[in-house]
Amino acid sequence: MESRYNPAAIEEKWQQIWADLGLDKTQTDSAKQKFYALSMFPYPSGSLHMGHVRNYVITDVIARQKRMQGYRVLHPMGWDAFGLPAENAAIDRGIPPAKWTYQNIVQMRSQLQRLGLSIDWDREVATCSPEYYKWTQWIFLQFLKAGLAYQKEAAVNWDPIDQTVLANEQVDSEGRSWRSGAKVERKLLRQWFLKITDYAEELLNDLDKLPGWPDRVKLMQANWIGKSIGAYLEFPLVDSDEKIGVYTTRPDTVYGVTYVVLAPEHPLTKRVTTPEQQASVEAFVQEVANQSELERTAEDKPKRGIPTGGKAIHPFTDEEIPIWIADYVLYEYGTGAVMGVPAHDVRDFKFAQEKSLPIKVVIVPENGDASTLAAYTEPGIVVNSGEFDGMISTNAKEAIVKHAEKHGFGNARIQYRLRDWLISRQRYWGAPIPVIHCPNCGIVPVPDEDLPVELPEEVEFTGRGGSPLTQLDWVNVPCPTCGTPAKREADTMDTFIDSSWYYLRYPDARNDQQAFDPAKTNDWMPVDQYVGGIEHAILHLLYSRFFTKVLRDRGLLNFDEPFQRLLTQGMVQGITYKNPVTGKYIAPAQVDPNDPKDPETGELLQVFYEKMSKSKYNGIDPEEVLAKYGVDTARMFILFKAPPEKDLEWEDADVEGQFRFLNRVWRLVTDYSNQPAVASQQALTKPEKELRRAIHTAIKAVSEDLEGEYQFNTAVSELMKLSNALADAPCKDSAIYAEGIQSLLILLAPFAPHIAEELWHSLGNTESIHIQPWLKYDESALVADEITLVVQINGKKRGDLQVPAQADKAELEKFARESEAAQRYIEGKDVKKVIVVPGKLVNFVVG
RNA sequence: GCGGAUGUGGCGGAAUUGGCAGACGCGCUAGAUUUAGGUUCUAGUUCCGAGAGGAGUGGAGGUUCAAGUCCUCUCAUCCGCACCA
Repeated sequence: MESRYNPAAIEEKWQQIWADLGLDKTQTDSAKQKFYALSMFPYPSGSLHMGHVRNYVITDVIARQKRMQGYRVLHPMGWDAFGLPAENAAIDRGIPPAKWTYQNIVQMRSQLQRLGLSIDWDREVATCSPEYYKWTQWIFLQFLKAGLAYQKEAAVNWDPIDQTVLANEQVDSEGRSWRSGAKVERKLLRQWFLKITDYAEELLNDLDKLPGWPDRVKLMQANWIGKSIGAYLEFPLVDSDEKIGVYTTRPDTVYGVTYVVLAPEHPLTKRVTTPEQQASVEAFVQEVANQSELERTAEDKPKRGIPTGGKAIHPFTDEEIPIWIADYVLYEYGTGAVMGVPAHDVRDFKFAQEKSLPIKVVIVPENGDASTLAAYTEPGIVVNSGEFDGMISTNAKEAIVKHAEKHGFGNARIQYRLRDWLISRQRYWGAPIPVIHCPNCGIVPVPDEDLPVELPEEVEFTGRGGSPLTQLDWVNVPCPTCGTPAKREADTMDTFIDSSWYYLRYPDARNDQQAFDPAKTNDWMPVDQYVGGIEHAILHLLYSRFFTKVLRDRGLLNFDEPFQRLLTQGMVQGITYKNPVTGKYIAPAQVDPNDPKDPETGELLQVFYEKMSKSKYNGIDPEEVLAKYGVDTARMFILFKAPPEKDLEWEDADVEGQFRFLNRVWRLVTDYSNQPAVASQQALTKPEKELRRAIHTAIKAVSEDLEGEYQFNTAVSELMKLSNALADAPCKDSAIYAEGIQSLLILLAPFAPHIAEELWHSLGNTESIHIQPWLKYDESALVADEITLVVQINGKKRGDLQVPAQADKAELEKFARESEAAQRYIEGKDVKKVIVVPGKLVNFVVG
């Protein structure tokens, strides 16, 4: 053993020994309580960044401590391996996507292993492997059988140069494709959808079953689902049997309707347009169709619309009202049509003003007067509304809906903002959608025994002309039902499908008969602690919840929610220098931190912390940090620097500080092991008692910090306090000191596993520290003989004194009253009141 | 616009139920040790003040013997959603 702490000499050594011992293998002893610790699996980009390190170190500490506490722990890892970057590598560099991806996986796996993570690599999954996506496809067919997967025409972002659909996030703020730079068009295409809307209500309600999730995430999901309670009302057309259905949350304002508006895409638009309006309506519809969703929903732009010339009948008043079309009405939401109530809706008000439509007030404030200067959207008294006049508007809602129901032109209705999930991708590197289009039988699912539908490997990538799959003979297959020549679906699935069920696979990752054995998955699930970035607050987490519920309803799972507790870790930020004039980012190496100036122009630079990225030159390569300090220091720094859910500012000086701390621990233990303890006496001396108290305080504090809220930063500070207490202890030859050294190492083990193991063995131990039982604190050791009693006068601290811990209230008051501090302030004054807080303070209230 | 979160030393951050504000670390100051060091050790470090003392948790009020913590108002920053009828 070396006399100096040299991480390079011990880290790889122990990683090898742990692997040989199989310490990280998942235990299956059913007598033990299970604990499933999971980090969101990474996309195999090929290089590990600090965000990954933070994510995986957090779950590793949890997994290691739970194992020491006697749980059987499942702590697996895998790869979210389908996706566009692999295809782009193929297009740009001619490397097949599979090859590129697997190369990256090999590289990233070894980088992860370098972090000393206690991961069971036997359960590794890669979503791009046929052994995995076979079951992704099987699950898709389960959705299809349940009637939850369907095709429909939808307006999507279409890149006319690359000939493919793009996700919203691949279109920039000017409506251009990120790849080709082409202006994205809206195009109606037949696409596959999953019916997530069927589960909207349960996805919303079950958020209440997740007390271990951050409120912020639950709120974001609730907003995304966007439940609203209102009414469906029908407005018959003047010269036809057809009706315009509208959805409104304000049925109480129905008498204020002065027009009806259709979305431009609404199928009734053509029907209601009069011949004289036809040309201008068609032009308007075309204009709106050419706008991207972004342009159309841009903030605060004037509302545009034109009259169709058609008229509808107000179902309550029988008045004729005009039918308009306008771009502020969204076809995707509600019925794609709204009733215009300018007096009581800010948007309708604005539109009516611009278009000079009548404004009819039907609700007035209880004590104020009716104003026509702005929309009045608050509750009030109903007026100008026939039989409903005089009602409180909130009560009128129900009465009006009842009236509509009774007369057959409306009913109460609940509406969600959530839309069905478009999963088709005209891309190669994803799981093929396992259906066959037969001219006779229509859509035929690929039979289970023919799964997986494998991606063909001999493919040329040009980046043009859409998915290469459509051009291969691969698409030509006989129909499984009737044998007629038919065509495979050439679209692949959104990669979010792959990641919506991977956590179900880990409990049974090598099963080649089923996606998972329900007994095993039900045993390990739900995930006890899930850790990942906030960017998945909606996407991945909502989809996974949806998948869990569907598979439960298919009889495959016996739980409602996949992730019991969720920790959303903050970003890792690097120091960033920016020239405020040129807008250029400057690499820190070129800047003097004490005098941050642009090396070229000499201008004073802005200095701030921002998420690490190549373009800002503010990234820190994990490999460099590990080479310089070792992984234990990196782990300690990351855990100590900030609470896990907050952003972390990377600061070299603080990394250095953690390195110093581990060095101090190293010296503390090596000095001790050179000078072994003598036998202990019966009664503890005062310093021994104090040290023992420090030890058990640390055990308690670290244990509590790892429970529930995961306050790793304060847990590490407790380790430092214990280390300081040991360094300062005057009783280094005592058995208590030996207990302290051992306790420090055991408590340190989940955080800095290598140094803890090395020092543990230097004390003569032969078993791994990582299979030692976690420590329990002794309540009696926490009790101090003496406490510091604070003396306050009128709530201000005026002094303190040592008093026996067991003193009662009367004694405490007596001690305090006799103290020098109290005497000085009380003398000659009238003590009106004395407050005694046992164990804490005595407060004299004087006049 | 709607919804949410956060404001504590030079910096990151601690503070059970209202009970010593600033734990722990970084940085800084002084001293010691070392062949040297960006090593290690010791002492100090919220601000004002020589001191006694005073002020102090974004700001202004309030409740209380006692407020970072509870209440009212307000300001700032960040995040999410955004014509959802």
